Amino acid sequence: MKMADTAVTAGNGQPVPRPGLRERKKQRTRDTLLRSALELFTEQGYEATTVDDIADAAEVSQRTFFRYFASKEEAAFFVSRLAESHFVDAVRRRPPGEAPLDALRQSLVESWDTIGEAIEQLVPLELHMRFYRVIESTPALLAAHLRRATELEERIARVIADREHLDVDADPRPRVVVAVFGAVIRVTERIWSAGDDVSLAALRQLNTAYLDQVEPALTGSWRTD
Amino acid sequence: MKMADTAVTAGNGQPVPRPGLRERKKQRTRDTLLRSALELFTEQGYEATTVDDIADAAEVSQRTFFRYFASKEEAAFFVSRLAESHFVDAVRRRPPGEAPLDALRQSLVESWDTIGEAIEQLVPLELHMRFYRVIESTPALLAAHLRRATELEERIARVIADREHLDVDADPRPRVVVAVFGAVIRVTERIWSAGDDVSLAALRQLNTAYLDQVEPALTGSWRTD
DNA sequence: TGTACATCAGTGAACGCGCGTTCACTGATGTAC
DNA sequence: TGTACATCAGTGAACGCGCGTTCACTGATGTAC
Repeated sequence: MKMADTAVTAGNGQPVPRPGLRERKKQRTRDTLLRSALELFTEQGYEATTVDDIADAAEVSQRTFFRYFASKEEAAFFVSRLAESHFVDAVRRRPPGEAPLDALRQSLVESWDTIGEAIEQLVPLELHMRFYRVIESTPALLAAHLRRATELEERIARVIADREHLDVDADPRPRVVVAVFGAVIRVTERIWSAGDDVSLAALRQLNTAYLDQVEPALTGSWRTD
Repeated sequence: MKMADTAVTAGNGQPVPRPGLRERKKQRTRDTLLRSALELFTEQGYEATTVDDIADAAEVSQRTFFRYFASKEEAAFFVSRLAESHFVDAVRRRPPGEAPLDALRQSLVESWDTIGEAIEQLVPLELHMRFYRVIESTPALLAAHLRRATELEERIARVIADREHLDVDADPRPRVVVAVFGAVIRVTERIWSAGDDVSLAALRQLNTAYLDQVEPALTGSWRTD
């Protein structure tokens, strides 16, 4: 009877929730808040944007902002959170035979393909990419981003340990591969955010190019050209 | 005439400053503030300690605290900053022939030897070690620590690039080795801080053990035992 | 189709808190003669 | 050795600011009959 539904909840591929007028209004309010936040952050900077600014832009009260996001930081990383769970899912789906480092690489390539669409459900992808650079250039956000990355690495290390039937606390290798992989990703994020090409393609290209350099960078002394 | 001097300024091996009654009083005030801060941070936690608490404990005004430290965070990382410059110096001193990854490893081993003493000039080493664990368990501090670590890595990548006569922006390898090295160090910091043995020796031991696992962790698929 | 009641998103205003800043001032240390 | 002045570490009190919280309330959506 009330099945007519356009804005299906994004989610990370879960059961697909219920509709309901009230529910959809909530979604809209949250999306508006999120977009307003990211727009203001990219336009005037994260620090220079107060929670009141965001609420004003979204035409709700500050009180309402805090109903949807526990903190200003949570709003800033809402989209990243979505992207992260896509990546974790991709790692889980890798065939067990694959070498761990390859599994991580493939998961990254794979998940980028689907993440874009998922993000678009929430905010324009282009806005997210621009905000991604704001993260890198804002000390408080960069710090939070790195801490979150560390937490993500711990989750992934456990996934890797599981697929290799290892105890993550007994064998150093799962945490080490994941840390190495993550470190290289972060180097490329930094370089990408400092460059001119804001596109997702540019980031992907840097990612793969730098991952290819892991082995040459670690082996012996470097040939001087 | 006024050369009789006990508390020679710590410094990172620079010219060795002047004495002076006023100057020494300043040193004492700063050291007292620093120790008070670290003691309170380890006892009641970083967030639960206000700048006023620290000033009270050091028996100066809050205003005075801010004359010595630009922020609460700066006080928290004052000792780390010292340790970092020791490490950078050690990297600079490595013989040019050495493979980059080995140079980093050796620098770490070497600098730990001298860092301890340098820290003792400022605060008890044991206090610093205990505080180091507080960093890992306090989200805001861990975040700041990781951001600082990233900045340090950039500095070191440049040192490595220099010794290999490479352009850090043209060749990915300097940043990649340093990022990999740093990532492994951070994994061990985390594990160390979660364990029972607070000693410097325990941290060093973890460091080397995990660095040994980089190659096995990255190569192919892992043998299932 | 209509009425009565329940739920709950959103309001608005006020507040607590701690960081970091500003101001005009005091008094000890240092210096010149 | 003493006097006059300069420097500058430290004071104390007040303030601005933004985050996040609390409170009693309103009105739209949802549901039961």
